[in-house]
Amino acid sequence: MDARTKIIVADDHPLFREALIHAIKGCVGAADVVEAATLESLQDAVEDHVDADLLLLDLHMPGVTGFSALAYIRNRREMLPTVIVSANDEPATIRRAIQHGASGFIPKSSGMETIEAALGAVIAGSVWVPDGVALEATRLDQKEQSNADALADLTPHQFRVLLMIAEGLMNKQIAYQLGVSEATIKAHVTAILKKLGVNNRTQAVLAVKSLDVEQKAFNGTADG
Amino acid sequence: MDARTKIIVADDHPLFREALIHAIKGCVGAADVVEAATLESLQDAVEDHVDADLLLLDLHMPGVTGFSALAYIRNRREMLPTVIVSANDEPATIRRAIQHGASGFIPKSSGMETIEAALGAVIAGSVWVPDGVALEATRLDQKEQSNADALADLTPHQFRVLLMIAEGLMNKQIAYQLGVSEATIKAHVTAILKKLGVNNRTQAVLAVKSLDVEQKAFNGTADG
DNA sequence: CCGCGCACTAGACCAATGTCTAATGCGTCG
DNA sequence: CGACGCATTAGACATTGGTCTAGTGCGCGG
Repeated sequence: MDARTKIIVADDHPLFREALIHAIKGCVGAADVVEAATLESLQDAVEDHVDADLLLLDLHMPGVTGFSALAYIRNRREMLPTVIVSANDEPATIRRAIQHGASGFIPKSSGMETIEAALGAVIAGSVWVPDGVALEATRLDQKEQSNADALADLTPHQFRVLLMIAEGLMNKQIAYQLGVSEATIKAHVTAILKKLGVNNRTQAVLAVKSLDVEQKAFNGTADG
Repeated sequence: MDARTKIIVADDHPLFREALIHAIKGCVGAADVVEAATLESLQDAVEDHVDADLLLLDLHMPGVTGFSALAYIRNRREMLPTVIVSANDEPATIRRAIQHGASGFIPKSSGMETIEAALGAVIAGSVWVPDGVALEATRLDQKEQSNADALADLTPHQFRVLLMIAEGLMNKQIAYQLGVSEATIKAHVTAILKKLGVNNRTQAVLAVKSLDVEQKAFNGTADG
């Protein structure tokens, strides 16, 4: 039974996915790797591979930013250890990730040995954060916490619809992209609003955004 | 003509306003101080006191979060030096503030001498940031920049309406709070959407949020 | 095997949102 | 002063959003 370690790698950047996979091999040897570059494929991967041992999750994928995906997946696979991978390396962000249930946090600036050490530690069952980050006994903001709980309770379709709403799409566009009727989307929207405890889509967007992380605007000096 | 230094202090926390005013006195001696605790009073203060020499602006006031207020005011009073005051003290946030045209940045954790030094430097015409923060030649994210430009172009009423939209209020509620008819709000909304280059209120909210700053969720250890 | 709950689908209907047209008032420039 | 631009106001109308009701398919416990 005891198959090889199975790891899901969710990151929209192919090169970085490859680097992560390389680190995985260096850490656990042979491993089953499932790659996901979009929210949809991530959802599929999580549903299809219930036996996965680890999830590496980028904080910034197209259509999913911040901790919403983490909250959602944590609720469906409580036992799936998840490591957040992000260009953002602020202690506050790292702490929030752990408080949202992540088992580890790897800044994208990390070297290969660091990444391997982190993966090893998390697979072994412990929580890993970069050196020098203290996991003080802070609590999440109350609204952020309750919004995370509510988001986690959404069904897969509802979650996708909500994220599309949070991109500013109209119901009609969402319906077209998902290949269903607009009436269906409206029904989903109503269910989402009820679960989030809000009255309209704007407030739903605010709930999603409360889980967002300030993105590193990182383009450095204006060319050479 | 040369009246006393006139300073506008915008912060919703009375105690902190008082501390800031104290620092002002210690720095420039007697000064005309105009206090603002809400967005509306801030707008009024800026319009009524065209001769103000300095604006101290909290990053987190009820109804206005992040750099939207800074962008808006910078566009109306290009020559009014503005110092951002915030609990957030991350270098990235400080850099963003300066790139949005702030003349200084004072973390709320600063000591009194630091605050006085900062105010003195800015009044003297230079830019002040906390020790150890390098103002590298970074550029703002393109969308953040263009959204800031668009926000700055709104009229006072339009700006207030937009921020109320960004709180999730319905047109009807906004109309009631501002004491005008709902039709008026709708007209404002249309003008806002046009200026922001978007199609609906949800996208307008996203534009505002692109100027937001991650708020420090700072409640520390769960009581003693 | 059957019934039950739930996710998903959808149409009809009502409420909120957004557009178009237009009137008023105010400051500026000629 | 008078013409013009612009912010503000508002009503009529079109579009989008959200609720209600209801049918279908699927998994789970009796």
